[in-house]
Amino acid sequence: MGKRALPAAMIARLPLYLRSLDELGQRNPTISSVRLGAVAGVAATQVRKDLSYLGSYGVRGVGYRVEELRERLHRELGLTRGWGVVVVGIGNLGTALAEYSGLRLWGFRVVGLFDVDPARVGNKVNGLRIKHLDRMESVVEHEQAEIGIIATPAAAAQLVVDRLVKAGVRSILNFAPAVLQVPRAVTLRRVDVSSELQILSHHLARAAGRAAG
Amino acid sequence: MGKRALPAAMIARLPLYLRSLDELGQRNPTISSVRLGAVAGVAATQVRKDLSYLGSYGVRGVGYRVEELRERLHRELGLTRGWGVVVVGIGNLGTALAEYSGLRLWGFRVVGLFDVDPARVGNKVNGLRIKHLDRMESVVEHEQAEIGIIATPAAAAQLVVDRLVKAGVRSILNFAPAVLQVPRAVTLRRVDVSSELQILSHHLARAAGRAAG
DNA sequence: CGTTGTGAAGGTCTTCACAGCC
DNA sequence: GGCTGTGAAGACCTTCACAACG
Repeated sequence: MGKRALPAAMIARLPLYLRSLDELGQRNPTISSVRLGAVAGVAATQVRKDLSYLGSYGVRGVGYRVEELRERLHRELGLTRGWGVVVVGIGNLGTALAEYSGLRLWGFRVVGLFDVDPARVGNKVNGLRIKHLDRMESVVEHEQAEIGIIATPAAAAQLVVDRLVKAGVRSILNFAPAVLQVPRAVTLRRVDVSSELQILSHHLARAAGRAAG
Repeated sequence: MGKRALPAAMIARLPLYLRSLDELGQRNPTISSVRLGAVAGVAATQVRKDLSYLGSYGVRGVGYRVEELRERLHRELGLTRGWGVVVVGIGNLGTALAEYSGLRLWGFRVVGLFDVDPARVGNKVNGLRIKHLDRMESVVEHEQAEIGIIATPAAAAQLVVDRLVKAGVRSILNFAPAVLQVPRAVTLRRVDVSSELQILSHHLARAAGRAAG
């Protein structure tokens, strides 16, 4: 019978809770919503509502059992699966991502690095050789990669996405400053540095305007 | 006579509209909400509502005049001010950000790069010498930097933020996987790669679960 | 007694439907 | 006729208030 869909905003907070548990370490076997919220930067009632969607994992008068909660969050976020990740575009950004220790920490396997620049192809990053983009499809298939990270220039991004999708990748994280199209069955998320800076700029301008009268 | 506050969600879309106008170039002097929405990946009625907050810049039966709209978006986003930006933590990510051409394109001035690693201090990135973090405060003051970008490890992030704020920076973009505290007058935004990947992982796990029954 | 879990209220954001205008 | 601008409706998200319970 249909599980009701989980709110997207709540899913986006689960990684914060998980990270907070890790930061707090093993000192206490339980944690209250107030404390978890303080560390995660989320209101305590929000924490409780979010966790209640995962089922009743708290104990009234006591709090949440840390180990149980950690496990539940891992499961909900699918971190037990060891998803395969490929990175396309190995400039400074792609290199930073390929070397990002968080990937391994959360159980992701980086199984392919791709570029089209002959000066980069063949180099090793984090123990993995950069391959030409032409070999992307065969690696995705062979290594069962499910996640693709786009760190190419904007002009190349849509082409790369189309190829990733065709090769079987079903989740894509886009760092290129471009709006990309994907089929409905594919999840696309965007990290848009340019937009973020412009939003900061807007706030600065507003504050300045307010101060000036 | 207070200006009503603009919806945050709408502000976050303005950079997309601006980018879309640039992508479309000078071919047409006007653009309809349908077309702009298609390029920006936003519903046409959403485009109209968003732009209506900026005042009546459209012409019924015709569309929006591209040049006028571009200028209005620039103004609202404060891109005419040439804000000074400093980057702290010049690893691969910090280097990528320091070299990001989008910064100059939108009128930001990168005025300082800082690190604590002696192996990095003194090196040049994008024509700018990396300085030791100790000199951050004096550069922020001297160059009037208003925006700080954190690309340090998580453990150092709160310390760096505190120093940036004390030095006078009022907008901060945090790439470190940490929840940071700032005074209310400071705008803090977060780019959280680790969370994004975990959200993608969740969607993969859900899809797999659904397929399996 | 302290803390969770949750219906209800309140707020924000998006979509709809259509009036208004060129 | 075609397109913008906008009040109203609807969806989504957060906060509140308090019942439930170990």
